[in-house]
Amino acid sequence: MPINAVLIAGPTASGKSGVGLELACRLGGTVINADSMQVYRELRVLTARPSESEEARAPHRLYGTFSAADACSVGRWLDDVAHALAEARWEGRLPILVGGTGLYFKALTDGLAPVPNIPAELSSYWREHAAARSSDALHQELAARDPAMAAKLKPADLQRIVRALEVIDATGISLAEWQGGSAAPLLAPSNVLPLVIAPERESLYAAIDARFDRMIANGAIEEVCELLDLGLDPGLPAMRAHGVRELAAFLSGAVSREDAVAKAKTESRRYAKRQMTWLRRFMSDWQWFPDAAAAIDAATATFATR
RNA sequence: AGGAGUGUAGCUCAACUGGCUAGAGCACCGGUCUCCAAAACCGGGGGUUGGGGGUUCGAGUCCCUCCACUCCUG
Repeated sequence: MPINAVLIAGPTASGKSGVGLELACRLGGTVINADSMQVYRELRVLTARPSESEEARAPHRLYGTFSAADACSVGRWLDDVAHALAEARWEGRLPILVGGTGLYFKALTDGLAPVPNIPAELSSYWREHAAARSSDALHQELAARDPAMAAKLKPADLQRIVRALEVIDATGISLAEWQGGSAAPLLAPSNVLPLVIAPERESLYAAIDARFDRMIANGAIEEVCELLDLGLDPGLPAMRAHGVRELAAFLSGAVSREDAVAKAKTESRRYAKRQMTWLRRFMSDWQWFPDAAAAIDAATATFATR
């Protein structure tokens, strides 16, 4: 079975993008984004999206394809990825998926349970309904309508409780039942070269801190300024990218620049830690590398022997 | 140099007139994860209460001493 895609995962600031670009150049590939935040057009600096000059070196797909006013999701991304994969194959290019969003990779290789789309009105109804209630009250409400899901979810897990409520309301069938259904994955595990870049913790944290300073130097504050000018709902995914909230607080004068920067770095470090937990849990059978160079060498060697 | 004050977890702070095993938030560490996932949620470790001595049944708390830092006066 020939390898028909390369997957590159790893925590933030581990050097994934560089690996993806280098392999795309060497192997004639198309870099495809698998990061939930790099899909937003308005956030290039803060999400460490490849620069224009980097994008010029090899085809890049699914970067900056969503407006910050729009909410992407695993499902929407998966639809887009299907097209990007098909296009790359049609062009005879090797798809190289790069990203830090574990759930996106999981959906890609395991498939996503075929839950029907929830009508927007219903979805927003439940979100507003939830906003006025305690999560305990909502959990009880869920227990009455969908005991199976209520049993699976912690009473404090508002986000998932709302999701379960909208699904049972819209379809009459428990989300637990929907999730029991199987969906064919876009990529079969046996046909991909799955790489994880996982630097040792201390150097990763140092890289995160240094990179955020670079983001500030490269216009992150101005980027947030422009984003804020759009007057978007602060609950939108793009508004929750690391650094947006913190830099917005600085811009409004609520906190000092140093405090804002420190807080943003902390958020990124905490995120990297959660990513590592995910990688250990779901990607333990991938090929692990301590740094970008090792991953590039190994991947290049893999293709050279074929 | 003199006077005053402050020293409790990595940080910011709690702990009634001395009295349960010195707490909390944040950080840190681990985990969960099926359409907001850079999200949401769960759990955990960590303190010789600046050092030493004393009083007391019992000291973070009172006394003595040393150290560090801050402020005031010179």
